[in-house]
Amino acid sequence: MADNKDPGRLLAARGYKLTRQRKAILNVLTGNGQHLTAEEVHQQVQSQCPAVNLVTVYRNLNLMAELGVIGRVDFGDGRARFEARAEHHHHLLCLKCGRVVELNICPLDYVTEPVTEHRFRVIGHRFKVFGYCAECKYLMEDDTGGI
Amino acid sequence: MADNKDPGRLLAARGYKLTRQRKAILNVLTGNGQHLTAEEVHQQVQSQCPAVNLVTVYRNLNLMAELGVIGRVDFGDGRARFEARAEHHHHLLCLKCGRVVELNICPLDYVTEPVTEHRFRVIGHRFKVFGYCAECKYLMEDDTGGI
DNA sequence: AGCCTAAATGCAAAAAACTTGCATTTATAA
DNA sequence: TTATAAATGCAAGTTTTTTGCATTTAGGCT
Repeated sequence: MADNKDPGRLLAARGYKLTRQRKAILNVLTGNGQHLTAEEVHQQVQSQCPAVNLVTVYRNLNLMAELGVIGRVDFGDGRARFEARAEHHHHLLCLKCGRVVELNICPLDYVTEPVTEHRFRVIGHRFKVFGYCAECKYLMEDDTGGI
Repeated sequence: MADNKDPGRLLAARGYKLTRQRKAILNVLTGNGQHLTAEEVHQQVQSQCPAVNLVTVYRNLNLMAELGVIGRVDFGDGRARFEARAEHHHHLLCLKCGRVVELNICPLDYVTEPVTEHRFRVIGHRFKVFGYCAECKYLMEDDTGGI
């Protein structure tokens, strides 16, 4: 469970203290949820580590995201979400049930030419697709869908 | 200058009033800037229409974006940006000088298979690339760049 | 095992971006 | 010109995230 790539180890290896709070936050992210807001992490952390402050949750999520120990995602709803998986990947979101699917393909690979044409040095990119998952689209079959 | 696709006409055609404030906001977006925050629109509007309230700017930007008369963009910095161009497109951003280039290709076209494999009904998507533009990357030649 | 110190936490308060309620003003159409 | 629904302005409220500062604590050292 605590292999060499365990986020906790990664933190410790960089000289950060492995506090009760940090362990609990990492447990929540790796164990349970997939893409949680700071608020959600805070709530879920409470059950295993009673009185952790929301500010501490924010500070640690930010720290770990900067260190690349966890991933930060923006679903465009005005709050940041965090996930255990830190490697580069993209998301497919269901607008109805909130389901999130991780995409393993990367669109940048297919559009490098049009991008390099502008002589940019590419540092990063974001891609997300939203729609209705198999189940939700079934339940909404008569709906035309818009956009 | 005021053709049939003029945003003002589009508003009027839908029964919205063409107020002094709305005209000024549209002028700012179509004329001057490319991708402005509400705050920036507000500032620029002041020069041609003295005391427009920031709230009015927000309300109108939201309205027009919903009507599809202007476009709303999210560059991931925690504030919405607005642009005159409403048709679907993507962006290339310079992390140093803030330059924005409009991309005319759409990556979704190249990754439909991996996406439909998950049996989603796709409604929309977002793609943005960030890096350093030709000028900025030249100025930073000795910098390795990170990420 | 106990101590030391920098690092981490908690609390309260602030910042930033955006929204809402309500009274007043105004664009449009009769 | 007037009536009226829509739009605006103002003040106050939300929501999410950050900051300052006093207190606590993890982890190294003895």
